[in-house]
Amino acid sequence: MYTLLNYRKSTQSFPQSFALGGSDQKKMAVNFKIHYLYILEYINMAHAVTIKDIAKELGVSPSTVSRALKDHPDISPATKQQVRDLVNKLKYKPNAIALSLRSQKTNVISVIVPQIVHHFFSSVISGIEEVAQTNGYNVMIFQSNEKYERELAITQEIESNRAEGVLVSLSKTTKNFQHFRELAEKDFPMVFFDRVCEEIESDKVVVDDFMGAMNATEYLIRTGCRRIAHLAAPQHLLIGYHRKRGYISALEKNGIEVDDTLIVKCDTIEEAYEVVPGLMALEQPPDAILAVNELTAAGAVNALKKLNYKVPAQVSVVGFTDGLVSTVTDPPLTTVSQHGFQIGEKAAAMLLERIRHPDSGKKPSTEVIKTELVVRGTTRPLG
Amino acid sequence: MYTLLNYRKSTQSFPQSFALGGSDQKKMAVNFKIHYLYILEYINMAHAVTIKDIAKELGVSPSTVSRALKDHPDISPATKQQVRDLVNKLKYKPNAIALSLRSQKTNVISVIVPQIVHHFFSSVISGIEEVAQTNGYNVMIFQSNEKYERELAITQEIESNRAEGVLVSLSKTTKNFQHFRELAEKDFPMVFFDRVCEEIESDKVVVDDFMGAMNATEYLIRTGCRRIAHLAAPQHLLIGYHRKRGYISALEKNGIEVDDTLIVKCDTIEEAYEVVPGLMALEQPPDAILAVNELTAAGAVNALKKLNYKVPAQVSVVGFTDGLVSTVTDPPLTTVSQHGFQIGEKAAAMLLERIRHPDSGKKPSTEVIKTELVVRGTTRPLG
DNA sequence: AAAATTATCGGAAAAGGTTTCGGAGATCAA
DNA sequence: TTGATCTCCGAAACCTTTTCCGATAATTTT
Repeated sequence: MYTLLNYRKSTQSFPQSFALGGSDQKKMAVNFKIHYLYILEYINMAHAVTIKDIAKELGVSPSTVSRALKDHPDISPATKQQVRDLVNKLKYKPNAIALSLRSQKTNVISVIVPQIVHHFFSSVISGIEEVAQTNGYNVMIFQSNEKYERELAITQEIESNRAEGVLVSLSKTTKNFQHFRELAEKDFPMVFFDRVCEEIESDKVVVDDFMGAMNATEYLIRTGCRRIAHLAAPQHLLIGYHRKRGYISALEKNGIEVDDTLIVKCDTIEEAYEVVPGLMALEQPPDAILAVNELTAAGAVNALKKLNYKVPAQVSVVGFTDGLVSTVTDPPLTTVSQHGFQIGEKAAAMLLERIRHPDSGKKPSTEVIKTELVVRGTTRPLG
Repeated sequence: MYTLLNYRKSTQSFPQSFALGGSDQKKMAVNFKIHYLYILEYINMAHAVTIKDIAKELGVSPSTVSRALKDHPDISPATKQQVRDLVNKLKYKPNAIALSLRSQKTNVISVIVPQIVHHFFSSVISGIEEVAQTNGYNVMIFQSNEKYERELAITQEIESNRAEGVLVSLSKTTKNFQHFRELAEKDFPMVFFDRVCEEIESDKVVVDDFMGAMNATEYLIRTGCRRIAHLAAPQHLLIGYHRKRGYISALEKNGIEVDDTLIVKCDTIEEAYEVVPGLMALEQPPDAILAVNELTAAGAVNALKKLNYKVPAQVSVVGFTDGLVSTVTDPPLTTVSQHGFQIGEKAAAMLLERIRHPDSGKKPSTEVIKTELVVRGTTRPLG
């Protein structure tokens, strides 16, 4: 590639320095043309057309081309037209890299999620992408795969890439937040969503997990359930903590004793298959299960059916995360909807606000997105 | 921000040009110090630390710092250590934008998908991200939202951003392929996956939809089904076309007449709820359904159960796309697994190959990823 | 006719990092 | 003392675009 570009330069000066006499002249000229064309074609592949190419071709300076494209009044209408024509012909596309270096703006925001392959996270990303797109920003996606080391490397990468801001949902294994603290200290625009970091003062968008769990639990109580089990997420994750707190609050508010044997750490479908039979084998088995996510809830339903329990007649089930799964189970799951798309929209909007007004002096705020209990078939009808 | 940076320059030359006499001197010096510190602090926020800052602080040139960081033999160990120490202290991160402009390499590949919020596509993205990451590339995601106009704009954006390659799955509404043809003519590294473009010579990764559908249909036949319905995708999409062809081939191979009333365009869960009752009301209702995706299959199962058909005793169901949904339905769905992650891996690997060897002269190839019939509960056991 | 204005364009600098070329100084042998 | 060699480092080029500051010629005003 490089040699060919050099070659081009020397080839361009040929017309002046080259001369042939006699009968060979015509033949050589023909060879030349073919050769030259071939090289030009080759260059097109390696080297995207720049403003300089346009300028050289038109015999004007790069600055003139730039101004012509910006419709600057200093440029004559004739020149503008020439530039526009050649730009269309050569399909010139402005070099965003050069623009970024010049303007110190990349128009990129980055997103760190644990896994894309989760309906909730892909919904959030979808919401982010939507808002970013309409505001002229591009989105760079990074997966931590729930690994702290990966998350650390990603933050370095994001700084290197000079993204203008970052949206983060924490990995499960992250217990040291120094990498994010450094960003925060530099006033790097940053918004946490869903799995947020409590120790860092920053904008956050969270699901109202407490109210979500409380409402769901109260709904179960109102449908007559009294021994409600909770399949909980790890408690070092805020969402796990808040959901459990909401669950307990609902019980206490309604004068139901909290029974620790009914609260089990269980947040995957496999764990559900293991844990649920144990719960049902208790002396006083539960008559309802509040699961911390959709898959776990679906697993619980299936496990119950395998144990010949009727859902919801004998045992009700409620899950978090309203995704595709909830609609297709039998019976369809009653779930706490988290409005992933909306979370993404909100988080992106907050980030853009920070990017646009870095000196606003506004205190970091935490936006709480209301949950919604979507009642389907795994809970009994009210009264 | 800008004014402050300018201000800094003028402030820096103060020590030489500034002189005060008499009693004012001390007071002014104090004021100055405070002023200066304040500005420096301010700059830290706006301006990321560059190689120049390190150089200035150490009293060496930027090139020395660069070489020290690259462990160049020309730099003394003492200088190297000094540089490393200050780099860690000031948390210098190389400016990827400047590097890209200089090296003409962005280390970015772009992905265009119709929607992220589809298990299949997010799996593919996950596979792409994995391969890209281990090869030092970052991934930029774009959603066409099944809109041609969006897809067109995205290709422009990708060219502007100087991504080194692009992975594409076509939008449903795209019928003009000029934007991709332009890229292909420039030899811009490009790999289509899943929803590929037949008219363009380019690397492709496709699911073996024909064999997938044929194998699934044959499996149904071997379990004793004879009237097999097909819920099909639109036929202008290759996947829809191939799956239907595979389905028909299996029937013909086994001497079963193709009945057009059993082939219905239906590729969403809502349509399944509408279409299935109609099929079952036929004079000769089907004893099996081959659905074009997972959700449609799940919808068919639910619709059948509502009509009091036993699945799979009376009607078998097979779906495409092996996602989360398949595992949680009751009974769990027998599906044709498409190995989304693997498709992503393969497509990304092919793209990187093209990026690394642009002049290999290798003809575009089409990689076919085998499907796999994952037998679960919605089909009867084999003989 | 001289002066001022306008129209149109070019040159250079700047953004940040890498690389190449070469220069300055020290050391050592002839 | 001269020349050669080695160590260490600086200056400048390069990538692309935009903007500021001139520069030239043509036109208008006085």
